[in-house]
Amino acid sequence: MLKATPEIVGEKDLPDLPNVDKWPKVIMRLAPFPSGPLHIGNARMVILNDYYVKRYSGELILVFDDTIGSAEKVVEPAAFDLIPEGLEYLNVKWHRTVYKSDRLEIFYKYAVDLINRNEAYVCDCDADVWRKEHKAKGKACSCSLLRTEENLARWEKMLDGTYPERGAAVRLRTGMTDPDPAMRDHVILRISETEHHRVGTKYRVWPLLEYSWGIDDHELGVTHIIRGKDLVKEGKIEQHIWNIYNWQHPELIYFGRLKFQDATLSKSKSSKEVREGVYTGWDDPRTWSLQSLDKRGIHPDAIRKALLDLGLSITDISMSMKAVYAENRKLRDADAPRAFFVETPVWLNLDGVPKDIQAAEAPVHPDFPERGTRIIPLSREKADAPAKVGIADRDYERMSKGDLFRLKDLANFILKKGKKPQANFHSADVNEVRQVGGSIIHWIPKQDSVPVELTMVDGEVMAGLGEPGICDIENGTFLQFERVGFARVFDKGEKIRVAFSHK
RNA sequence: GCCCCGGUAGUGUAGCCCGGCCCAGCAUUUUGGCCUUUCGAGUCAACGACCCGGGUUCGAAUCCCGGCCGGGGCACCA
Repeated sequence: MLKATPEIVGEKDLPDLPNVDKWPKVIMRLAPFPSGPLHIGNARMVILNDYYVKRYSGELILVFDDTIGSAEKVVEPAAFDLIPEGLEYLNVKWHRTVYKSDRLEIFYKYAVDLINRNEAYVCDCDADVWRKEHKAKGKACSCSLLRTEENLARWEKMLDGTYPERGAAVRLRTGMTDPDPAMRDHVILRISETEHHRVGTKYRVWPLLEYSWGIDDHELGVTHIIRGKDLVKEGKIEQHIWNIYNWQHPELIYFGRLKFQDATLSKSKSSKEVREGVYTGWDDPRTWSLQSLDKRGIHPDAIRKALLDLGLSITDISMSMKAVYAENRKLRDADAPRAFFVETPVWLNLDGVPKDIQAAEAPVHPDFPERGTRIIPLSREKADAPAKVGIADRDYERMSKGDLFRLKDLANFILKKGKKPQANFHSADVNEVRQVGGSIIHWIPKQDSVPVELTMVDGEVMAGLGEPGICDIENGTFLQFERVGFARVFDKGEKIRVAFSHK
């Protein structure tokens, strides 16, 4: 795994956190729903929270928001390992880990208290009826008139199984006359008999997100909450709860939705494709998971920088992965050794190559000659046979018969487009090609080149050949295939397998 | 139907709260030059924006009103 260097990401012009002085210490939390690994879209929430915690030397709590969910929102057990793995990759430091599913007793305790305070009631109305007849019209249902003892009795029936699923739910009295229908006596606890991956069937009453956080943000001592604006209604309900108990309000900060023009983020789709084996795993580039970005050699600081550059605005954002790639190039280009890779080679017989040109000597990195050179041998099948090299079919088709071109770091040739692709030696000096503006293209020798599989961002695997020297490259190396793009080696078996990163 | 929020160049962002230093800064993208034995890096340059209409004011991207456009919420999901 790549190591992040926090020093690189300097103080960005992000605003100060509000009311920091009103709290003894900044405490923030990360609350992913464990439905899969974190992806680039989730990374914004993570990085923003981590950034501020570090800026104020605060504390960060990782809270797995693993309540029972719904048919559509299902917990993926692997996420409990994949999420921390992603956080480590991003160099996020968290100080403790909490599972919502360990805290049901707390939510029950407050539920009883809220009922006793007449701030909540148990409603047994049909959900659809309630929505149409009560929520939409702003008219309270008869359950809301129940006496406390009655509500407590109903609450017990929720716990003991008398009520079936959807048979009853606890509603918070946020007010039926609120002009915003979304705010009218929202359900805060409901029954679910779905088996939970951690606590099994121990509980049948589960809290909803807004309620569990209304309690837990206080119980965990959270001071600042930075989250997506899809949760503003939930924030209002939390505030309602904080007011009931007269708790100091944590500061709520919302940011807008983030979309990528060039990446489709769908955890449920990824989940399905991974399960069915369509994707190679949770590090398949199409998942856009942090694991997949790591595999492609994206430096965590490139993600950090690009995401922090978005600021903290509540406006929706449509950005491009190009921003991440640009940062990555800055961070990693200097360390990326160069190599030749040709995808679907057109084999060229080289005619008239002088005896003294037996190999090309190319720099490992053009900006750092001190790093030495790569030798690319021009070996032949037989001593008197012509040398044979492969060039990209794109290059071959782009050039015309008679064109002067250069096989990079080797020599200049004139292209012959006969029955068999051929090129005749012209000269050795690069200036000959420069003067006429000829192409300088990459190539691989027929002999000794190494099979390479390059996995593209869309999952397509391109089979090709790499220059002989790459068999010595270490697994994990982030390199640049000249004129193709940056990529990272992730497997060295019979073939060298490489994940494409970006141009 | 009801409620909330937002709208600065292709993209993102700074400025907006506390009007003048903004004929709007920065990054990225794109284009062109230079450089370079890569379509990478470097370097120089260019293109490119305050949603619209009123109002307040000596002066508005910044304040007020209206409109338009966009996003979100109204789940016994998170």
